[in-house]
Amino acid sequence: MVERIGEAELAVMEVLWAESPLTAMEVTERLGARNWSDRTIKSMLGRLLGKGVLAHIEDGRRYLYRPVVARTDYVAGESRRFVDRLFGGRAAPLVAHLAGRDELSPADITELEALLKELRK
Amino acid sequence: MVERIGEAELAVMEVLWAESPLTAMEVTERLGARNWSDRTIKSMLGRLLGKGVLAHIEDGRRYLYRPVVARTDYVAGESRRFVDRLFGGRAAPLVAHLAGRDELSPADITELEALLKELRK
DNA sequence: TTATTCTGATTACACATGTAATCGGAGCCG
DNA sequence: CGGCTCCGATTACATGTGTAATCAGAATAA
Repeated sequence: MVERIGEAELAVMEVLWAESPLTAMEVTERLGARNWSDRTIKSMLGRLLGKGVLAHIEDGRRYLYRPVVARTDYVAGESRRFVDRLFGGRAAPLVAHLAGRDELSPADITELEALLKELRK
Repeated sequence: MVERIGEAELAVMEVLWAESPLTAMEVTERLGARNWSDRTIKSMLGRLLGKGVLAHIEDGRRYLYRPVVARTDYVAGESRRFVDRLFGGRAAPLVAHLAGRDELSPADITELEALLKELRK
C-alpha cells in the first residue's frame, strides 16, 4: 500500500514523474505557476522522501530526486480507494454514474466500447 | 461546490443518506461496528452542520438530523475532483486504467457494454 | 427539591498537510 | 582569512480531521 500523498505533494510528484532526476531548484522552477517558496518545495521533498515515494542521490553538494513509486501504481491505489469509498468497490457503478451525469462524451463512449471489446477477447 | 467531507464524517453521512431523519443516538447505534464514542459522533454531526451538509430540526429536547446534500451530488463532486486530479479530467482513461489493472470482472464488462449501448441511443 | 441523567455546545489534543523561516555546514568572493 | 551564499535539515505554525472529555442547561428520578 503506497503512502497517502497530499494535493500539494502530488504536484511535486507529477513534476518528477514527468521528468527525473531533478534537483530541488529544478522542481521549484517547473512548479513556477504555483508560486511556492523554494523552502516549501524542499519541505515537501523531505516529506516525500520520508514516505518512501521519492529517493535521492547525491550530486556534488546537492541532491537529485527521483520517484520510487510508479505513477501507475499510485493511481491504481488511489482508484481502488476511491471506488471502495463511494461505489462499494465496484467500477461499473462509477462508470454508470459518470455516464448518468453526462460526464462521457460520444467520443468517450466509442472509445470505451472499443476498449471493452478488446477486454472481452 | 459541496464542502469536503472526511473519511469518518462520510461514515456518518452514509448512515443519514440511508435513513433520515435520525437522532444522534440513532446514528451512533447504526455505526456500532465502528465503536466510536457517542461524543465523537456528536462532534462530527456538529461539524457536518457547520459545513452545511446536514440540517437538524428540534424534536423535543433533542435534534433530528438529515442530509441537506444529496449523496448523488456529493459523489458527483468527488468523482469530478478525482478524475481531474489523476486522469486529466477525462473518464475514459480512468476506465482504461481500471480495465488494465483487472479491476473489471467479465460481469462488469457485460454490464458496461449494455450501459454504453443504452447511452449511445 | 435535590441529585442524576441526557443532550447539545465548547474545548482539547494529536497527527497530517500546506506553507514557510531558521540553523548550520560547505564552498565561493574579495 | 572572513564574510556571504547555497543547500539540506530542523523547527514552526495554522488548519482540517479523528477522537474524545468537559461544561451547562433541561428533564427526570428520588
